[in-house]
Amino acid sequence: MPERAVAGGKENSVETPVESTRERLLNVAEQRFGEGGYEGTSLRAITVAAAANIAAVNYHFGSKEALLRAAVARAMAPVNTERRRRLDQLEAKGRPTAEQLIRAFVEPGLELVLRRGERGPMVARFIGRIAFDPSQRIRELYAAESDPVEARYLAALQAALPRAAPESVAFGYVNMLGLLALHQSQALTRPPGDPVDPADDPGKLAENLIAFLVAAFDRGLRA
Amino acid sequence: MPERAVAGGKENSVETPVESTRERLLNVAEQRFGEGGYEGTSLRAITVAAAANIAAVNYHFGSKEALLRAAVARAMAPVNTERRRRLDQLEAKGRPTAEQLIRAFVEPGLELVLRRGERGPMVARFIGRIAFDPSQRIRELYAAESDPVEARYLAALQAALPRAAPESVAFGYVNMLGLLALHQSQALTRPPGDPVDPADDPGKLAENLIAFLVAAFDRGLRA
DNA sequence: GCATAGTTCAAACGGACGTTTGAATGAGAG
DNA sequence: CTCTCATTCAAACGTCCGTTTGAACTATGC
Repeated sequence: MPERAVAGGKENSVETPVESTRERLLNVAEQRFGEGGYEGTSLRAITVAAAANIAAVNYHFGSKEALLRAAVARAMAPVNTERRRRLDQLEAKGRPTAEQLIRAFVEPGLELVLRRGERGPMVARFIGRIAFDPSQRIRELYAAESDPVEARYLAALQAALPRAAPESVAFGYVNMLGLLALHQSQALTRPPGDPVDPADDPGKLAENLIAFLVAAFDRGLRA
Repeated sequence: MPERAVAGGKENSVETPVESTRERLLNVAEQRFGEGGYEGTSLRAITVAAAANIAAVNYHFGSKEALLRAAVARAMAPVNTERRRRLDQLEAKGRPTAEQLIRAFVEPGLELVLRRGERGPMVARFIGRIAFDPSQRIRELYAAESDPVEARYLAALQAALPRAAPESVAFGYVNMLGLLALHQSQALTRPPGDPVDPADDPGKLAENLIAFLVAAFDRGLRA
């Protein structure tokens, strides 16, 4: 066995933290699915990059789709946790404003995932890509991971915007979801150098997107 | 040969207007690529549905990707034409407002394509899907079809919003592009019955989206 | 009539796909 | 040491993929 974490040992090697085959598969799946989509990425490409045997996928997860499901769940967990935490905090202090809610929803998706470490952008692109995969089957797989907390935000937004019709708030909400996913997937950043790159700085991107959405929610929804 | 238009004849059969193999392939490709994406749709599925031989694709187009390219060009042509026409008309009467520009850009994408006949929604979904395909190669294929007229709109928008920084206008512009594509692809309409369906009526959808975007452009862009 | 060019056809090409198998390998428990 | 069980491995499974081939068919011009 080439590289394997010691089960009982209290230390990992200092230089390269040893990852299990399962973890390596999830990491590479995150990257490759984010780059090429689900259909466009083969298990062989994943297992080669992860230095794992093809059969390891079916041993650890059961199938290609189950691998994707596990990767989505792992990637979404911290985002959902942070969104829940922020919403709890806001609601503990009374009825939140639309801007507070938008910020609490968008920032965990962009910041918490665009910032930290090397893998951040990969995770963001992965989530954004899966959320709007061509296959409805895959999209539902993502929706199942994020629906509960999303429902809470939708209800809070409707309470924060009593002058707008509920359908209008829902319309704004799916627009927020979609724009966030598109920026996460980096599909909006035009291929070459190009005239302008709106997302050169993740922090700026978050502020620009929030300002854009706040204006649209506050004044762009029908009664 | 089962069904084939008579070349010299002056009339087609009254009941079923006969389509050429080439046209049938383009029609079915539009539908299937729009449903399953490029990678998720096989040439065999297309040729079976089009009642054509597999080799017909390579005879008429050369390859799967060339078939997609031809379908994109055909689908985008009327949209681009209409956008150009509207922009010419607006600019002939002086400097257009942001709302006029947004309307002239969004409506041809939604209305002209969502309304007419049975095939409208299929074409819309096809365009929306290809515009944000997981593969950058496919996305560039779409961009090549719509870039020229898009560049004119971007310039006009920047002139209409002198208080906003050019990068901010470009940011709003890609957001408009992305939201339009997402609504066209119907990826934002949640799968089942669901709490609310924001896009029940195409006409309403256009007005809602335009109002949303106008508010965001007018008040949501940084200086 | 015949020749010609444009299309369609069944069949096969090599390769890549997701999945499965059964043996080999490893560490920990008795 | 021996047994056990989790994990890894090379190899093969059958299926589907995009593409190519070469013959058959069709309409038109001579």
